[in-house]
Amino acid sequence: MLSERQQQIIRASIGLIDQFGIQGFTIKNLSKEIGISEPAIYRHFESKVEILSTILDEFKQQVMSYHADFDTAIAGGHEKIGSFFAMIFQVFTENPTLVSVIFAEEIFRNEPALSQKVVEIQNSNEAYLGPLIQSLPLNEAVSSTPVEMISMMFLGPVRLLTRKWKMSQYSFDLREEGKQLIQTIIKSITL
Amino acid sequence: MLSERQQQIIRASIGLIDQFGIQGFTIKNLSKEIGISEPAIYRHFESKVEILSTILDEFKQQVMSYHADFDTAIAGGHEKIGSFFAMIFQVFTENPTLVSVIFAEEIFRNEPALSQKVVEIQNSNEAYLGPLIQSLPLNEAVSSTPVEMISMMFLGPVRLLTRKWKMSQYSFDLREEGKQLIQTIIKSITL
Amino acid sequence: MLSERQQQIIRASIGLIDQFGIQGFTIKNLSKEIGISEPAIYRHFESKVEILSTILDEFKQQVMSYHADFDTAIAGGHEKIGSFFAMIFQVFTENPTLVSVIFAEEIFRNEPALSQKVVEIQNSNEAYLGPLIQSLPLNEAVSSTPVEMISMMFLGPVRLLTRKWKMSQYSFDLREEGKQLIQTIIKSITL
Amino acid sequence: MLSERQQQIIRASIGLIDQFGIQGFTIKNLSKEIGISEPAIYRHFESKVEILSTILDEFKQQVMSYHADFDTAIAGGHEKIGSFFAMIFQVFTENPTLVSVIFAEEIFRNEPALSQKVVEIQNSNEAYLGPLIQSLPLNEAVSSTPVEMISMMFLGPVRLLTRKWKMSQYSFDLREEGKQLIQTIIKSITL
DNA sequence: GATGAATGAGAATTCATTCAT
DNA sequence: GATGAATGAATTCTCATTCAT
Repeated sequence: MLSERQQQIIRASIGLIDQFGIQGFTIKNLSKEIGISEPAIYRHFESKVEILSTILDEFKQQVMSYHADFDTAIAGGHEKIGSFFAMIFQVFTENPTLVSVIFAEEIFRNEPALSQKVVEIQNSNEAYLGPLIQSLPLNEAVSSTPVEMISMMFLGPVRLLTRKWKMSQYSFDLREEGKQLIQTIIKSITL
Repeated sequence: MLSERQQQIIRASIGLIDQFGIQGFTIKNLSKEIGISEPAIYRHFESKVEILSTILDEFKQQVMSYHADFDTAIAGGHEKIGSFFAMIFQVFTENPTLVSVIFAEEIFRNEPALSQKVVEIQNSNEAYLGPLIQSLPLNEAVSSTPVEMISMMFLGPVRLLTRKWKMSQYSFDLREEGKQLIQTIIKSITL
Repeated sequence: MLSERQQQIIRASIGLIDQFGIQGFTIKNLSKEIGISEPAIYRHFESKVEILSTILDEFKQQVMSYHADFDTAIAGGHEKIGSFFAMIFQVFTENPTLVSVIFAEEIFRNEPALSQKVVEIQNSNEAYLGPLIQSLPLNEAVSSTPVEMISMMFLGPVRLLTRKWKMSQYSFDLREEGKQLIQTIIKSITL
Repeated sequence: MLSERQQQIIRASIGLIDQFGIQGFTIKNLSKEIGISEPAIYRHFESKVEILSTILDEFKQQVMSYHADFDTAIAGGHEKIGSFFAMIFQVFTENPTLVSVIFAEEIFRNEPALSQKVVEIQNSNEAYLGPLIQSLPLNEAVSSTPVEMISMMFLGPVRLLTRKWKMSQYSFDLREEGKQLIQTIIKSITL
């Protein structure tokens, strides 16, 4: 779907945002990074917003394909939730630059078309996580807690851990620490 | 310490960031908001960075004064941790615009002087939370879990809940839901 | 109403359009002409469109004030129509650069707000000319001709003559030739 | 002379200018309109200026062929002038988009090669019209008026009427109204 | 004939900041 | 304290055109 050059632009854009934030994601920097002129970018994407939009689309598709894989692949609720987050930590480990983009809602604030997509991705994730949580044998601590709140009890710490990993410049194994985190959370809310 | 005008500038800046993000926080918008000319801003702050710096300083001081209050005021570990977060939710409820600023690390990325301060505040919070957690009668689910990870299990969901509250346009009582969240977390990790 | 600088910008803009057409009317050329930087223009006008809009407004006001003057000043229909066009030729002679702008509807095509104003000015002129024509003792050649068509019989040649004058680089006296033109037209349609 | 593709390009160019003005006449828009790539345009015309030049050439040739036709075809001065303008209104009715281009000298201002051609066409028209006028039995109102001025008394209103027709979105029959206009003018200047 | 990729030049506009008053 | 005027640097994007294929 995306041409070689488009992929390169997407990669460079993510890298730029990762390193310098939105403010550093300018067409000038992007073209310099890739080694072409500024107008050349516009041969491949209509606008800066379209680049960001494509980044989100790609991520969304990736997330959804993961969800589909899990639905068919794994059975037991307990292990499923573990695998789900293992997958997430794996994705981040493989694409560390993506983290800055995915967690930086700030980037997408001004363009409704973009913030819309961010919301969609989050909803999709939560919609997937809900049933997984409900299939767990919850203990009395959380038995009367709404599912969305339990979702937050997973997603919140995941986010923080990932951010810490990033800010420490990947000084630890996110998959390892992430696994422990998830196990701890599961243990603390199940019988 | 801060003059009347300086406080007004700080308030307006926070409001601007809250509404339009960093990209909307320009000297022009700021001066328009306050009703003075652009150069007038520079009578009160040396630069835009100094405004942001002052916002963080103010917040830091507020947080620290709260910490100090708690140290002397309340005794029991269990209740202390509840009160601590009650205080946090109270602060957010009273200053809803502050949320956008505090949680948007993006804003402070480019200026080392600023990102440094963000880290300090976070460290301060964690340093405070650590002992509080350790004073809890932790159950076996988390007994061998590092304190920092348990910190994340508190701070992560808190963040998510606050963000949800903001994005829902304050459609629910953050203090109420926050209290339930914290109670649930405490219950799930204590005996 | 307009500041010294604003008037200077208006004058320079008209001059630029006169000399090089719309395509030559760029902020860069304008700022160069005036001797200030490009952003400086924006201290005095919000946008390029606003400059054009102001030009039209100024012209409209001028036209309307002339109309008002005539309504009260002069009596007889025959002389009135002569004086009306004498005034028009006088205005052009005094502001030769204005001609290019006023007759170049092309300039205002893309901005509805501007083309709207052009139409208004034209309507205003025609509305004024109508009664003047009807007060003439028309001969049988035009007695059953709609007023708007007779208006065209005045305005059309006026336009062409003015354009010829401009393109000949003002090589003749527009007021003199214009007077003859109008007299000829009047003679040919009155008893 | 012109290939199929070239004619298509000419037609599309005229259409573009008609709809969006010169500013809308870009190679990008043109190629989009035709459905080929931008560089493909350059297979058929050396440059944008050459396209405009060709448009003018085509029109000039058409005008001249009409002149030639008339010279041989029709005899009487009175009817000849009527037929001449009938032909003009017919051409416009058949090619309404052409009007915008022909009357928009603005388009050709910057390129001397083009503005030269516009002048030539106009001269040609006037050269043709002159003898026609002189063959009329002029009345005393215009008997001492230079021919060029009488030309203007024809061409000026014609232009205005055509423009009105265009702006009214062709809401009336230009040939019909045009005929009346010309008859009125002839009547008012002949015995 | 046609295209995908690219580009130098330039467009309008914004930004943080300065300076004289 | 405040302002009007100004600016260098930068921003996104457009334009006509070229070139290798």
